[in-house]
Amino acid sequence: MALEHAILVSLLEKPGSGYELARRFERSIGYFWTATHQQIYRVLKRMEGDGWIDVREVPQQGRPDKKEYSVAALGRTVLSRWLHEPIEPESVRHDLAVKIRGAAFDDPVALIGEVERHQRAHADRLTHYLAGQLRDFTGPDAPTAQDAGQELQHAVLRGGIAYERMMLAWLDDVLATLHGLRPEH
Amino acid sequence: MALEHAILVSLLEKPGSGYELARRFERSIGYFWTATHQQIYRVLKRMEGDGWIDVREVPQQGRPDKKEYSVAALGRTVLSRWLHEPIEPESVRHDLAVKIRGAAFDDPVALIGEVERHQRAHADRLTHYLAGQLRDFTGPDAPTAQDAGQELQHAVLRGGIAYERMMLAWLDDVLATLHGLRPEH
DNA sequence: ACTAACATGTAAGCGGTTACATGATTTC
DNA sequence: GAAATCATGTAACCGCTTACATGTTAGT
Repeated sequence: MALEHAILVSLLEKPGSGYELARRFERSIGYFWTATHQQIYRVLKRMEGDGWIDVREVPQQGRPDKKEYSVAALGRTVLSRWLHEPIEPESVRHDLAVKIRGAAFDDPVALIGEVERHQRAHADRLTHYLAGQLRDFTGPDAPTAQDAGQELQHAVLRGGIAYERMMLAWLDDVLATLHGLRPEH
Repeated sequence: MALEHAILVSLLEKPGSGYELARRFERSIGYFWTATHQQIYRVLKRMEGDGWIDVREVPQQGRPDKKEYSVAALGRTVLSRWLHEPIEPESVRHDLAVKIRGAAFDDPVALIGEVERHQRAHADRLTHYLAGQLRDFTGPDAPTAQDAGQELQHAVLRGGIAYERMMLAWLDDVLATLHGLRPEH
């Protein structure tokens, strides 16, 4: 499990509330890890109880008060230990691949629309990533000298971009295969 | 959830026992979906209770008897319905990406070995996929005329190959980034 | 008036992992 | 004699999803 670790990394990059973390998990951190706000609040409470993170009540005007979390010394230790222990390459789960193989026993042509839908979703994500890259790393407003943190964030983002490009190309391949199928007789 | 559907597809491709399914989930089906034998046995029992699949006790010599499952009419209906309903593009979870971003707050150089380990794992998988492709689809012993099922299986396998190649290239990129980091002073 | 954004939670359920358990046969 | 393969399960746990719940402020 790496949700705690993802939260630790995100809080090290910038302290914030559960709500803010949930928003980050829809954006940058969410490129490679997802979590709902319910899950985040629960884990934050446990992490606080275990002394991994500190809380600070922040009164706000015009908005509900929030709890700002930051990484405690113990949290840094936990993260460091995790970084130094090997993890297994994660197992993949592609619903769409199951569908594609299943299509052989149904109507393959009916799957074309679904594949195109997925392709649009991946194209949207790619556009989103590329905009982020331009804004934060390669654009005119990006910081000229980048520290290790930014270099590594950029490397992860390049991974997301490579993934989406790969998916788009593969889904093209799948569509060509679906179109090329001739009904048996 | 798609484990039931993955099992239906696999049983349509070829009926088999829970044990055999578990083995397939380590090979071909496992390219895009994983499941342990415990999970498979439990789901098979439920699917049988719901009338999605049929069982046949097969006595064997020199081996324990096995239960051979095959897809029932209801199972085909369930699969067909699922194939026709849209699913959301799955959310990604990459532990390694969390580690890479986390490395900025620890020792980035210490991560090099871990990244290389993952790269070897992906290289192994790629080799495995390519061997499977040669054996089943593009080699001299592969069937010349391929039906829809084989065409689609091949398309999924090409996806696995594209994924592993993408990962290898990206991990090269990550390694170059890690090596390029100069300690601040 | 309504919607969106801000902010934090509880409760039920379930899919999946990990550990434990058994027993035969084949191969080294 | 030990290990690997074949074959099927139970039990405990837990991470995560889905649904439900509440309340404020800002903008249209």
